[in-house]
Amino acid sequence: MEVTKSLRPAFSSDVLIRKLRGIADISDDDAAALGGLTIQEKDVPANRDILLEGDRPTNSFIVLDGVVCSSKHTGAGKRQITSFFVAGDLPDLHGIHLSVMDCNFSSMTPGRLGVIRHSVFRSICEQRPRVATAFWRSTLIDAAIYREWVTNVGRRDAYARAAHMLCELIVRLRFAGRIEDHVADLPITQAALGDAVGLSAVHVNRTLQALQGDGLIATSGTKLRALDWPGLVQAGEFVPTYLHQKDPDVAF
Amino acid sequence: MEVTKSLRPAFSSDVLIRKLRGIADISDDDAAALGGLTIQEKDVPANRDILLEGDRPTNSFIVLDGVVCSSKHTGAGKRQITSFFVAGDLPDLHGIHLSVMDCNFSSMTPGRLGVIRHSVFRSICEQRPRVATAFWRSTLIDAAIYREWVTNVGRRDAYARAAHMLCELIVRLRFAGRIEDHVADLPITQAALGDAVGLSAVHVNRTLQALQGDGLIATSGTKLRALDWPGLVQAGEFVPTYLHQKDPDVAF
DNA sequence: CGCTCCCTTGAGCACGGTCAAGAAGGGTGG
DNA sequence: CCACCCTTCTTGACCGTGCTCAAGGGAGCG
Repeated sequence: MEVTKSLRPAFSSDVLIRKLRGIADISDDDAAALGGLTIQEKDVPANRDILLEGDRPTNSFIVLDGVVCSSKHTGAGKRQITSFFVAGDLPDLHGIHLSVMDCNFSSMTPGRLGVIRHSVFRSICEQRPRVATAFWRSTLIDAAIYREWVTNVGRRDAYARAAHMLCELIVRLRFAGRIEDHVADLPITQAALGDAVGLSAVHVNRTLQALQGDGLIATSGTKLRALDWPGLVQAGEFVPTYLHQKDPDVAF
Repeated sequence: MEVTKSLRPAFSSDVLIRKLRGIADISDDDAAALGGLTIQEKDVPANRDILLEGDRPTNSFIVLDGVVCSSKHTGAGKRQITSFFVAGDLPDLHGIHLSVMDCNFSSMTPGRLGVIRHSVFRSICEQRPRVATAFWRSTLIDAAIYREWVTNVGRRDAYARAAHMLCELIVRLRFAGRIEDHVADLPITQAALGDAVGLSAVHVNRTLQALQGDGLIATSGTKLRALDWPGLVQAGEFVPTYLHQKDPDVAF
């Protein structure tokens, strides 16, 4: 069953255009210009560092396939994942205007990236204000997601926290057109999930079992299925407004 | 001793210009244009809602005085503060491109706001690309702060978490030119501080006492003094890179 | 076949939450 | 000016969520 293959666009610029059309009004003219961008494709294995704190990159990248995360490390050697990025997302778009990276980017799963030079971004932003706005908006949505994560980590217990995270991942993968229904192929370790929700790997394991025990999710290998989507949404208090998608109904 | 008074700029546009000059290159010409903006001043008492989740504002505001926060509420009725904003900050600048508010804004202390219409922002952004970039950069810095907060709340213990938060507040107030040395006048309740760092009010109290006991801070009334700034920075693992100020030395 | 990484489970513990009650401060009205 | 009230701070006691440490099992890979 090569379902995912048929879902994948032929050109990397299509991934970008789909993303922007999900969050802003992009004319066919603008889309054509985006289609002409130079995007250098690059495969990455899982768990590979892409960019490190302190770097001063001259490129940004778009996720074409797989899952990428941004993370920070504390003095005690602990890791906090601050966001996930799926197909279409531009994890370090902020690098255009923030010269020094304040976090790390790494691949969580095997994936494909599209590398775009900052200068390319800057010139299309100058020429096409609508596109510039869409990019700005994209970074604002990232910020909205960070806000939600602060709330998730700060004020929800393990059960709700994990449920919320799964909801977000599933919905974002749906927006990206990478999954049908509520079944996601997420080859992410429980330790990584713990680093994202601020829990230990052991407790993530127990929490996922609790979610399974309540019939909300089912896992088999790396596949995650939301058996009871409304139940999962409720458990995680998940309200997708913060994702600011133009057509939020896609999420359900 | 009216120290704070003499630190305060005469015009609200000066607060904006100072802010932007702290994070971007703003020519005198651009500054002059910013000085001509229509900013309607508005006093707010402490603990007043400014904007609520779901609102669709047509204005943004700049903090001229006092401290403002953004917050979210969970289903369990708990509050998480997702960021603080001090003089010069533009808390809901994202409202320009994100029509629906995904969080609340409220004043933490008595303060003064400057209201600016979205249309005014949009037109200055069109006419002055440098200014547009500075505004974009401002929202990117907000996002960087959110990332740091996720890390703070997710992976640091109460002691380090509180220390980090105090460091950030002090440094940002210094950048804003609102305090000298490391003494801040912060009429913020311990409950509010707890909502920001994801702790209960009781535990914030005990943690602050621990910080005092270790000689890192001293409090008298609403005044907070960092007795041992290097010690506080170390306790909070505070690295101000994520604030992306042009002249980070001001922080020390 | 053996190594490594990840998942799983158990046991004990500690950090921080909750509940409750008293003290202190600040504002308001008589 | 004082009395009162309300909010905030403070402290104690208990408890529970989630962490740590440790060990075994399973799956993938060289």
